[in-house]
Amino acid sequence: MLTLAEENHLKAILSISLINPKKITTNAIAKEISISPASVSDMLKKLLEKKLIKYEKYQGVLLSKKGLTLATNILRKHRLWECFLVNKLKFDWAEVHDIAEQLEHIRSVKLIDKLDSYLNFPKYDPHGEPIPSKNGEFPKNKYTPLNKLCAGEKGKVMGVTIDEKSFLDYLTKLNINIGTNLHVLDIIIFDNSINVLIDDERTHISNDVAKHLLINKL
Amino acid sequence: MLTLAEENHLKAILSISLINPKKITTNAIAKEISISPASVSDMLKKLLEKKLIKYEKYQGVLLSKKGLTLATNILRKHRLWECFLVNKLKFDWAEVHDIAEQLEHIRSVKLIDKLDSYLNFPKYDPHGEPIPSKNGEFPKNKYTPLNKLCAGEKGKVMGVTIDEKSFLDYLTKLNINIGTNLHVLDIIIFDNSINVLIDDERTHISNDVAKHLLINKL
DNA sequence: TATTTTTTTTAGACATATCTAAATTCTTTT
DNA sequence: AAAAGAATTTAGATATGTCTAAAAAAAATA
Repeated sequence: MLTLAEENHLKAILSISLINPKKITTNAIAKEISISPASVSDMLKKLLEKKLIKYEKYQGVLLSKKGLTLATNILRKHRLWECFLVNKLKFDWAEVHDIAEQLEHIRSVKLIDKLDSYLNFPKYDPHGEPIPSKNGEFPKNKYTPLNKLCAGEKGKVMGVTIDEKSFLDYLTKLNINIGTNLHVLDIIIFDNSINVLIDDERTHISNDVAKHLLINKL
Repeated sequence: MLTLAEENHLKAILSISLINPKKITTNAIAKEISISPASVSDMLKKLLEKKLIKYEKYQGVLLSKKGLTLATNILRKHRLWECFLVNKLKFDWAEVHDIAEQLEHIRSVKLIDKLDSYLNFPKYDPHGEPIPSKNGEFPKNKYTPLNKLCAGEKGKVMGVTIDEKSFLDYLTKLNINIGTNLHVLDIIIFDNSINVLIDDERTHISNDVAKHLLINKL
């Protein structure tokens, strides 16, 4: 069984490698969880002993298969709890992270299974991040959230990652449906909102909306 | 801010004093949280320094006002989470304790406020225990859960502590309503179920049902 | 390539929370 | 009231997880 500190280190390694899938440095982990590199170094020894990482002194670190499984499960729990906080308790998506950071360490397989089912097996968390399945698979990012497209790119709407009436109503109003073709004209850096062309009509879409639209890029 | 160990000690002291409101012994606390009396002794020093308890060496311990507030809040969180687990996630009431024991330590006032509201401000947990209010007051036990009555006692149904359709439907079937007069004939020790007289008719009520019926004893 | 800078690790310290064994204090019994 | 027994505390040890400062290794630069 993992201690809290071990879990936090594993999750940090996973988080970093999701952005940049190279060997992870001690410094990067230290920064991620706000502790000293020396402490990370200590912990890496411990995680190596437990065979949760692949690690050679001075050479950076990778998760082992076992470590990856465990870390992915923590991420899964984090994201499911975020869904609960936002979708059920009506938290603002910006305020849930710290609470989910605590909840992710609750130990009970049954709890997470039931929570998953209670939330209707969501595939994305309130920030649009994919939720790994029980066996550690990330939903295939076959489709790209609209907010990840660049200016000039075109694509077709293939789905949404939220199923609230108000959201879907709004999409209808914007003339967006499954199958709608989009052309990203430009992205406003200030608020990450987007100007798109829908059926030759120029429309402005907020980042909040864009991140929940799954696009099949052309 | 309290550490996990401090929270557990405070909660143990509160739990014991709810059953027997005398000075609490070191041994009793040790037994409650399954650690050695020596460790408890150490912790008591620490809690005294933080003014969370009233304590003199060898003389037992009481919660201070501050300690009582904090301990009550932990109990409140524990019982609210139990409601969530049973009422929303459909856990069996017997399996929620260990999970709630973890959840009770999650730190976020807003989370508990929202959870309380999401659960419709329950007054009793799934075991029929009262849930302290935000400001630490226990719901006045003006009424007694039916499962706490003894053989021979009589009373009137004043309310229920659960509002599920299936439960209420069942009560109707049993001819039980607000205002119904009951007479407890005997209690079956094996499963804590009860034989009662309702309108001169003999009825058998399970413990699960009885604990959710609030009785005004005659 | 030699030197400097940065990164990483080691060494040694400290706080928390636990333990066992021994000493102390309180309680009960005779 | 003294002795025996029980409860409590103290003393000293251990594990975890953190730190800072110093040493070692790797990377960058001159």
